[in-house]
Amino acid sequence: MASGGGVPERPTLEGLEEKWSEIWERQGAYRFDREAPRERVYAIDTPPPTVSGSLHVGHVFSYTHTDAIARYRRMRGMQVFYPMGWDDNGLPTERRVQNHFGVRCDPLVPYDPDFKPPAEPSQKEPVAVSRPNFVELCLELTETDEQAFEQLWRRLGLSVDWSMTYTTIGKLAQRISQRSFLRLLRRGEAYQLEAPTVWDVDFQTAVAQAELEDRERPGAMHRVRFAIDDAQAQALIDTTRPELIAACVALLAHPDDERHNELVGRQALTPLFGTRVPVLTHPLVDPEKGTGLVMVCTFGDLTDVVWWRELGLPVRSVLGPDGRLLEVPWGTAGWESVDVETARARYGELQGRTVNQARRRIVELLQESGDLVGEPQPVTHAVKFFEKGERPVEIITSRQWFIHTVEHHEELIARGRELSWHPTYMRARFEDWVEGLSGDWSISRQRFFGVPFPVWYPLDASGAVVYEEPILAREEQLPVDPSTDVPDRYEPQQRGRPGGFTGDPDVMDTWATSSLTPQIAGHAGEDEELFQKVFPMHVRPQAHDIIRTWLFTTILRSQLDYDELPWRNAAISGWVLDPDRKKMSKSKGNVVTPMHLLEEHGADAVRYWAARGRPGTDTAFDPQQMKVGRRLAVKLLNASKFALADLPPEGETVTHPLDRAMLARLAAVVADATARLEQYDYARALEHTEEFFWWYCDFYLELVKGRRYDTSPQAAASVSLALRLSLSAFQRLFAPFLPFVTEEVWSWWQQGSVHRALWPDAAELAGAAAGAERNGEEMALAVTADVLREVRKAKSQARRPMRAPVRRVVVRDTARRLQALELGSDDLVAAGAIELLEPIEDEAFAVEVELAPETP
RNA sequence: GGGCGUGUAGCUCAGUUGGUCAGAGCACCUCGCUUACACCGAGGGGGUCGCCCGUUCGAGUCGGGCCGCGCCCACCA
Repeated sequence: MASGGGVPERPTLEGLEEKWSEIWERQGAYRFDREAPRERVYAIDTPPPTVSGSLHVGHVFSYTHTDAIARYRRMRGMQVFYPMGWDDNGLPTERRVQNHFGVRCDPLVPYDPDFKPPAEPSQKEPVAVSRPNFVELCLELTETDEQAFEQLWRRLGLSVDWSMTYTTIGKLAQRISQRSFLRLLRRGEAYQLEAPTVWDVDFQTAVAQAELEDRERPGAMHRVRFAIDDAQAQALIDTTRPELIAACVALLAHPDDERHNELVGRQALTPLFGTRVPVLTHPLVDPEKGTGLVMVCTFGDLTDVVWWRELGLPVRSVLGPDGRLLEVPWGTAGWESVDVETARARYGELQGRTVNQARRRIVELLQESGDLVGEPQPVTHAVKFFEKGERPVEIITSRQWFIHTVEHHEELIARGRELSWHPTYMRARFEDWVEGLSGDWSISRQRFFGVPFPVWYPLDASGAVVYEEPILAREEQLPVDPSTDVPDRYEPQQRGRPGGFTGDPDVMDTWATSSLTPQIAGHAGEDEELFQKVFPMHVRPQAHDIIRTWLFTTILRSQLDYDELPWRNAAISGWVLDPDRKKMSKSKGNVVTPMHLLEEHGADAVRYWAARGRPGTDTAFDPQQMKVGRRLAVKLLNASKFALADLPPEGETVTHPLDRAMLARLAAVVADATARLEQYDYARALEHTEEFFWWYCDFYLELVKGRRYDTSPQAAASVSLALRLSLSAFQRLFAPFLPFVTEEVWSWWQQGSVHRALWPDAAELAGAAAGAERNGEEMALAVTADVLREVRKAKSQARRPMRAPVRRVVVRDTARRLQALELGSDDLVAAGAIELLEPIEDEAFAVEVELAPETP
């Protein structure tokens, strides 16, 4: 490594980032050596950030934590496998591409090799493009973003091996995703099913349970009258979704609710449409809600699905994938009515309308028919949304691929307990989520920019799709895109023809690929030698909000494919919060971009702020802390300069009591920091190191100044050695947190990179100070510092400079402490400019300071 | 409604097994250009440790109950 060639006259932080990033890159400072044995490998399952615009402060925060861990492990002599992935597939990219280029994907449009996006993108009237053209635009945009991301990470000083990047849309990720899927399918762990599925009507795709969130929305409760047995009696139900009355398949009461005994077992007639539906019971009905009677529709919510399944009810679907009411065949099987013509006419008023439009209209119809009791009552209720969506999700029956999860509950809980969680309480979030899972994982998405299912289906003589006999791709073919690739034994022109084939049109859920990051980064099935070295990995760093998605699905896939944990540790980071304790919002994050922060405060300073954030704990965004970090970096520069510039020759051993005591304390700090880092508690490692470092500068360096500048070699021998030992340790202790400034000061006097140097050894330092406790040397340092503090106080209160001479200092203290003070008195009188030090034995510590008169 | 976490000086936070634990930094005030550092140093003011019970000789520190905040979950009637 290049040597800085001695201590500069005026050390500065300016330019260190450019200088050292460039050198690190040239020297391959962070290159992973795959020849290392497995025992010396430390593998990190780096989170691939979503490439959908820009990184924000939260990324800087959590990636810094991981980098501190990576640097620590490297200094422990490990070969750190630290790749970087870009999560570029999926909806965020699609949405960004649509907005950026003013296009929308239409799978029916043919590919145009000469396509150019519109010069003036219009989001109101997007240009329809083919799926291959759309994918090309996605790849173009993500490539640009990924370069910008890499620049930021390098500027932040992440010690990533940049020769090992991957993208979740790349060929490697596609092969691994498809191969895993095919194997799951063969083992029966993946299956296809036509079933009610949670559906986003804007994106027009199925979404998984994990991608849902509740949002409070205003709504209205409508009390609706159902006639019983052709108007002999009536039933009243409350509903927020009257537009689904045509989809009603039953009314339900709780089995113990005697109020409805008369009705149970009879038939009710839906208002407006006159369809007969049974009145049944189910224990899930809450007698406290509404009238105690509930309308079951196919499907208004997830509970409807439970009732429908458990009671064997028929399906009457009225909602289409676009969120509008479908055309339905009144008068045919399943759509019977006591008055078909009226039903058809009234439904005609709703057909084609969106849910909200239909709801407004049906309320009017119910009012006209007299089936609405009273006025709709406004309510606020939690409604399920796709986390990226803008309208509530619906439940639509469709054909989807699933992966078994429910039947693996117990194995997954057991794996969660094998994993070391940092902090430990995060395990509860995992277990809560697993316990609460109600269905298998739906992995199909009706989208475009994702990993396709490597599956085709034969078409029968009538051209109907034979889903029961999927044609699977061979593993050697992967990755395949069934929309353009042709299965074995078929010709391209047979696509879509009777007796021919068709490709599975769907792509995999983004988590279905992200759940394989250890396999992708480790090249599972492609470079088995590498994979065996790195898998299972050592740590998964990630934030707490995606335990239910990324962490959970990764454990699931590893369990299914390898029957073991994908990693040993989970290091969970918190979020960055606004000063008002809300999650840092996108808009604010864009105002304060990470690059601006780095430019204003410097990478080490920003990293300092991040590293002070406790594992798992949300942390306030605080530029003030970055200023503190910058001060620390400057202090390290200056302290290193003091300790190293023109230092007199060092002795063989550290002999002075205060030097030895300082090293003993340092040894304890090293031991503490090491233990903390072993437990992934980078924050306390930094805090304790920093705390001691400031003490070291304020007291130790001041105390030994006299000896350090002493012209006699004997006087300086001990302190020279102690300064070198301590500075060397400090520089390495701070290296995981402040990589740039530590590399700079290290280069002044050492060979090679500090980031490849071995982590300081507490035992070695303790050895150099052996017996410091027993000999009273540690007490000497404590008492000396106590007295120095009193002397400074006296000078400060007398408004005198710190170098002002002191005529006499009387120290009252116990015999033991006074004895110890004697060991450090030479440094004390020098540092305090004390003429006479007078110890007096006493029970309590007290100091009298008599300053020399001020000389004009 | 359930789970987890959190509530300590104006701000950001330390306080490991209950007894110098009432702290640090920032901010504020005062002083000092001392040969590592003025991107500095020295000193100072400032808190009934969310609230209420309890255990204990003694509780930010343990137990119970409230309240606030955050995240996750829950059957949208």
